[in-house]
Parts: sequence; C-alpha cells; structure tokens
Amino acid sequence: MAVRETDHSGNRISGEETRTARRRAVGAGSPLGLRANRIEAECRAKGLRLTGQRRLIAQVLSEALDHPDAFDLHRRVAMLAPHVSLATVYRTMKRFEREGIVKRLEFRGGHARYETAAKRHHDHLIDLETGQVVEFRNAEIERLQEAVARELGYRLVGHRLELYGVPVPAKERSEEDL
Amino acid sequence: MAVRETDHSGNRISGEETRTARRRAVGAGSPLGLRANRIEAECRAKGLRLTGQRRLIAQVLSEALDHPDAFDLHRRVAMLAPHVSLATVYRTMKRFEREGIVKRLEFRGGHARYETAAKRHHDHLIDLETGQVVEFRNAEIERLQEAVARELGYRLVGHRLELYGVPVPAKERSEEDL
DNA sequence: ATAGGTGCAAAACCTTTGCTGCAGC
DNA sequence: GCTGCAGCAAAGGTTTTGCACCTAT
Repeated sequence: MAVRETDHSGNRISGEETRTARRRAVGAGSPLGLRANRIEAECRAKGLRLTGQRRLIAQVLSEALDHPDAFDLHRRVAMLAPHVSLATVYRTMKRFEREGIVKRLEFRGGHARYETAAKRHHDHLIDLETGQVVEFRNAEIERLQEAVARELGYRLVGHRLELYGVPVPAKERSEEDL
Repeated sequence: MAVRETDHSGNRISGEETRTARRRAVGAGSPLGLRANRIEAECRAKGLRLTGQRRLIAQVLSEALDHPDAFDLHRRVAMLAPHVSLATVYRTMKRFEREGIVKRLEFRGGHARYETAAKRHHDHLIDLETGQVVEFRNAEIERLQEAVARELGYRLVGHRLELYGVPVPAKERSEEDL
C-alpha cells in the first residue's frame, strides 16, 4: 500500500500518484481472482448484500494508492468487469459512506473522491503542482479544533482540513529566509 | 453588519442566519438607491467596469449577513432589478474572485457560496442543526498548519478549515462529563 | 420468495459558454 | 468607438433517479 510513515515528526503518513489528469491505471498486482478485503468483511457485518459489483468496487478501492473519484473507480472496475455501470459506483459509494465504510472527500475542483474509512483519522495536504495528496496527522491541531468548537458553544462532530501547498526544492529547505 | 466580536478568547467573530432552506430575504434596510461600498471602490481600483449589475451584486453581497450562494445572490438582486441574469451573477463572482474581491467557499453540499474578501482571514464553523455559519480565528491553528506543511516539504499557499458541530445547550456547558 | 441491487437512459443540479446586442469608459 | 459586459439559451460535468430486470440471501 506504499504507506510511508517516514517523517520524524510523525506528520507524514502517505503519498500517492498525481490526480491532475485522468491517467491512472489499475494497480498491476490485481488478478481477477477476488481477494478478501476489509470492506467485504464490513459489508457482511452490516448486512449489505455482497454482489459481484460490490466485491469489485471494494477491491479496487482497497487497493487504490490514491484518492479516486467515481469516474476513476468506474474505469478501474470496468477493466475487470466491463458491464458495471457508473450509477452502481455512485450508489455503492453512497451506501458505503452511509455505513461508514468509505469517506467522501471534496477537495477543490468540485467532484468527490473516496478513501477507505478504516485508516486512522488524518487530514490532507494537496500538492498544487502535481495534484499529489499527502495524508498527515497532527494531534495538536485536532485538540485546538475541539477547543474552538467548545468555546463557541458547540460539540465538534466533524471537520475538514485541507492544506494546499507547493513543494519547496530541497536546496531551499535549509535557508529559512523564505 | 452584525459582526459580533464578543468571545473573550477572541475566537468568535460573527454569526448569521440559517441557510438550510432557501428562505432568506434581502436585508430590509436596502433602499433602491445604491450606496457606495468597499466592493465598488475595489472595482474602480482594479479597472473593472462599474455596470449597474455589478453595483447591485456588490451591494447585495456587502450587505449580506450570511454566506449566500449564486442562487441567493441572484434572487436578492432580482428583487431590485428583475432583469439581471444568473449567468451574470456567476460571471461576476468569478471575476471578483479572480481580483481578490470575494472569496469562494465550498462547504459540504456541493454548491459554492461567497463572502467579501475584505474581512480579516478566518475559518468557519457550521452548525449542523440550523445551518448557521460562525466565523472564527485561531492563530495557533494557523501556525501549526504552516509548520505541518513545512515539515512535509511544502510552502503553504492556502488552506481550508471547516468545523461541523451541534450546539451544546447552555445547561450542559458547565458539566464537562460529555 | 423477496427485498434489495443493477443497468440503462434520462433527469437533476450547479456552473460555464457561445453568440448577439448593449453600455461604460 | 472600442472593449468589455449582459442576456439568453444551450451545453458542460457530476451525481441522482425511474423503471424493469436480476440475484444474494
């Protein structure tokens, strides 16, 4: 899954391919045989019917290294089973989201993208040059969000935090005169 | 403008009407005579033509206590000048956004909403029960965002932070056993 | 058997755009 | 008068939905 947990500070969780253009391919290591995955287990646990389409969509999303949108998912699924419709992808994502199996993301640009909900909570930094999305965690920010909501008289039930940045070339990183 | 800067901690900036349903009306204190406003001044400063439509849209947005979407703006403007088209509202918002005169917001639910850019930077807390949007500032969160981006090798050029909360009844606020 | 899922195509929804005429500067 | 802006309607892209058929349980 290429989940790099490398940063010494514990902020960086993962990187991924770009998403700017619609040019990704299905992960090469995905034979037609359906492997069990966490999403299938969750379907069973929540009483969702385990249809062939759902199995495929679950597998494709489980194996995704990026944050695909419905169109991406459909394209990848269609490589395994061409008859699956885009409507089914949308319906499945909606259902999965309602069951807490996937998370719907809405970065700038309008259309929704999805990720499995099983991972630990994290937020996203979007590389504006490549479209790459980097996941990160920051406990202090989380704490402050709770505090802000409480001060305003609310109980925090959700949040959305996205950072948009441009990469700093390595040579500039030491000079702090930016 | 009902910008309440009340909270002792400095977090709360303003409150507004609900937006869940499309049932707002134009601010009652807006006679047909066009008052000068900051947006008009900015138009002049940036060489934008000051058409009647832009004047109206600028006025309506200046006087808005909430964060209206294009449809809202159009409805409010149409009460003053029924011939103004929705396309003009969209084009004007796009142009104003490009000039840094307005900010485009995209909360959950898809469609864009707008606010004047002249205010100091702030983020938003959305009341999930009423749809009310509360603006707040938190310098510490801002600092941490910068730090996270830097650690990941990026220069932060923008961010989006939205908190979603449900109001805590006053009587419960003292009990911290939530 | 039956409730629920799927495919297809059409609609809904928000937003943009082509074109023609008009108005601000 | 030129250029940019407006109105209208049509197209754009994403997501949802009506309906008939199918299938997992």
